[in-house]
Amino acid sequence: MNDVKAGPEEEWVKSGEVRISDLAAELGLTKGTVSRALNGYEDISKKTRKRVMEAATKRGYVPTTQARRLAMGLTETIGLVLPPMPSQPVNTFVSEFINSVSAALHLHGYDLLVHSANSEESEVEPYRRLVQSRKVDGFIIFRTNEKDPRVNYLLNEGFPFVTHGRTARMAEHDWFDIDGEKAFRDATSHLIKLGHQRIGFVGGGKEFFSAQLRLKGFRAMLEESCLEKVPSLEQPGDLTGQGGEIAAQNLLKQTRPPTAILCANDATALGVMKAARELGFNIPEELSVIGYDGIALGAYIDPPLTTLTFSIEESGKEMVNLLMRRLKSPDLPVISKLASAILKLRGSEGPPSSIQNKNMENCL
Amino acid sequence: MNDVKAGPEEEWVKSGEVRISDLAAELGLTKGTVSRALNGYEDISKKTRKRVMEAATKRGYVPTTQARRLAMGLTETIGLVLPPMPSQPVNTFVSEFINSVSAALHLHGYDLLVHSANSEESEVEPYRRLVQSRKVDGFIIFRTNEKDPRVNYLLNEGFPFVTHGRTARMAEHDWFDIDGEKAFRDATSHLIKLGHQRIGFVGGGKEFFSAQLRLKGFRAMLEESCLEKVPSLEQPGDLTGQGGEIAAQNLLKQTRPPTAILCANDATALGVMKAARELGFNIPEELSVIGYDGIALGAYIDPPLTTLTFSIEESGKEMVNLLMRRLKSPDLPVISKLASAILKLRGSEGPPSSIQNKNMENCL
DNA sequence: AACAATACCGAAACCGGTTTCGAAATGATT
DNA sequence: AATCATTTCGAAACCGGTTTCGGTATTGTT
Repeated sequence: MNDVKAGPEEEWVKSGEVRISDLAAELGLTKGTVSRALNGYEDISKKTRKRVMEAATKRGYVPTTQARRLAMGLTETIGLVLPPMPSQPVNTFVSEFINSVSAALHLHGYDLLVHSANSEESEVEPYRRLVQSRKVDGFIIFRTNEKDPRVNYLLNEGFPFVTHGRTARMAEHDWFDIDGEKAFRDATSHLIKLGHQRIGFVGGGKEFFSAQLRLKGFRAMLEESCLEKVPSLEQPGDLTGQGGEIAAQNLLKQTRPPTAILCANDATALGVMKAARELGFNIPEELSVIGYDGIALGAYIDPPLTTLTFSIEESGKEMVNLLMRRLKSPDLPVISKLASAILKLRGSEGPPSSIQNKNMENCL
Repeated sequence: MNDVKAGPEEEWVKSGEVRISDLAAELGLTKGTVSRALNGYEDISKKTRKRVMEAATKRGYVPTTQARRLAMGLTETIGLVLPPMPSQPVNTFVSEFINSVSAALHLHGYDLLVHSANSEESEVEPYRRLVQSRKVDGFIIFRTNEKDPRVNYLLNEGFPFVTHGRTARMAEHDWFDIDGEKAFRDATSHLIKLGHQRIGFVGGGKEFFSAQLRLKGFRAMLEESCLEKVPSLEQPGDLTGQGGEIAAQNLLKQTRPPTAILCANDATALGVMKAARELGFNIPEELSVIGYDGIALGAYIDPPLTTLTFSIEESGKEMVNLLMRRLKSPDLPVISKLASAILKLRGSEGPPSSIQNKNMENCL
């Protein structure tokens, strides 16, 4: 199998070693003619087109991407900058997302350039570099903040991009998002129907717009159900397991601890469950816990984590669609797409041990 | 902040809009001279070099990557093809790995092109496309199989690459790997020292070389400790949670079930723990479980999963180093690097409930 | 059969850089 | 001051494609 090295005098032709000029010379044509023949121009006779095509496939000619792109003035590449990772990344969103985005881009003939953010420099620096060196035609941005410097920069430059998540300037750019507000209304409603009256919430940092929207949904459903809003039951978090642990301790050590806790994401929920176990709370009998993200691992813990889940693959596809549309017609009005999360019941929630029916009738 | 749009007559100069020819014209020089001035050629006077540099920074000139690369005949891009994802990915290896590889590449001025594998076509097809279209200078390959078509293809082409994991042809290519054999010797030894005599093993598919090496380490330590090898205690798996569940059922329903189970990865271990719970086994009192991968979530389950862990960041860095070396000097002999995993004790293992001391003295 | 229209292809410019080569300008040497 | 070596830069080719333009060769029209 290793005799591919061929003899010393006859050089082995590796794939991609034939240039368009070689083809042209071999066929007695010029580069231009060959190029037009291969690209379906109308001013080439059937006969020579056939000749060219055959020679091309026979010799295994594939145009050099760099050259073609330079000539055509485009990069056919989309940039995706990974946000600095928490020391202990806990969910698989990123890899699934990259996978789906990459696949969708490929259908359009685009490549995906993945860049990592250096935590020592400004958040926009990677974007600036990629824009200035003209390495990409557009960006896929995820994990947006309400005031997002990346968004500001790209809007200023007039450079195409789509975000996963909303921002304060969402009216100015295309975006895709999951309706976290509705998701948390649903989850809260579910808990209330189970009989819960004191429900805790562990959020994310203020900078995460999405986490704020989840909190909003939670509050809205509480109000709608005539449950009083208890400030001490709303704990800040940081979307990590550790943050969840701390928040849970704050919640569960209160004199009247909640009978259920909603968490802004699954990592937080895992931290909450850990802290609850350590404080002697049985889940779900004494404490219901619901997360958000739908991480696969949640199905394997005890009890399996009830969570709000959505299709990452759909997210990637939709975002690519939005971006491709933007690249084709830069002047179209901005559009957005809101997908919904569904509540996946797995067992970490249930009715409270003592169902309190106080003043539910006051409502309405 | 939005007045950047500027007046209608004076066109706003966005970043990256100035070409080398613009600079040259402005300075009364030729493209060639400007290029050499910027690239530190010796045949440029201090004076004009300074003039050029200043004009460049002032005008914000950044060379167009595509053009530079075409002229220099290189892509400065490394390809990474994501293997088709299992429906429910459970670990964060991929995203961490991509992050670390990307960061390391960036230090060398290289970009990372991430491509997703279309499960309908051949495994090597993406590689072939990337090679033929000359989009990348080399590849980072991970999750190798013993007989790996990707490796075969690239070796045939003489195209540079490094693998994460060994292959049947590891003598012919650079590779980086974790010493899974030693890792499982360690883990097995740890269990034996705790008093376990019947230890189960749940592996991965035969195609995963690494899983085979882990099995090898397990067997070696059993033999070294004079424990008999019980075929029924070695169960095949598929590196997923479901596979772990099935394997655990096969193990625990035996008349003499093992008192400990070693798993080829953490996903498998989670499945094993789930099945064990459902069959009424307490962990770690009645059953010890150890995984491999060190996923962060393992710390949040009950009991926290003891696992073999290694530095993904180091893996990425080392692989990039190997690949850069190869690109610089293609004819150097192949080298490899073996890193070690460490046993992270978190609580899912302990002494067996009934310590059997039968014939330990026969050994030696 | 003469002429216009059309089909087909070659020539050349271009994309935005890099690099080689040679010539002019400068400086050093005797 | 003439000669030679250096410094410094311009000119042009090149990387590998694409695209415009114009000129033949062919066909169609009357």
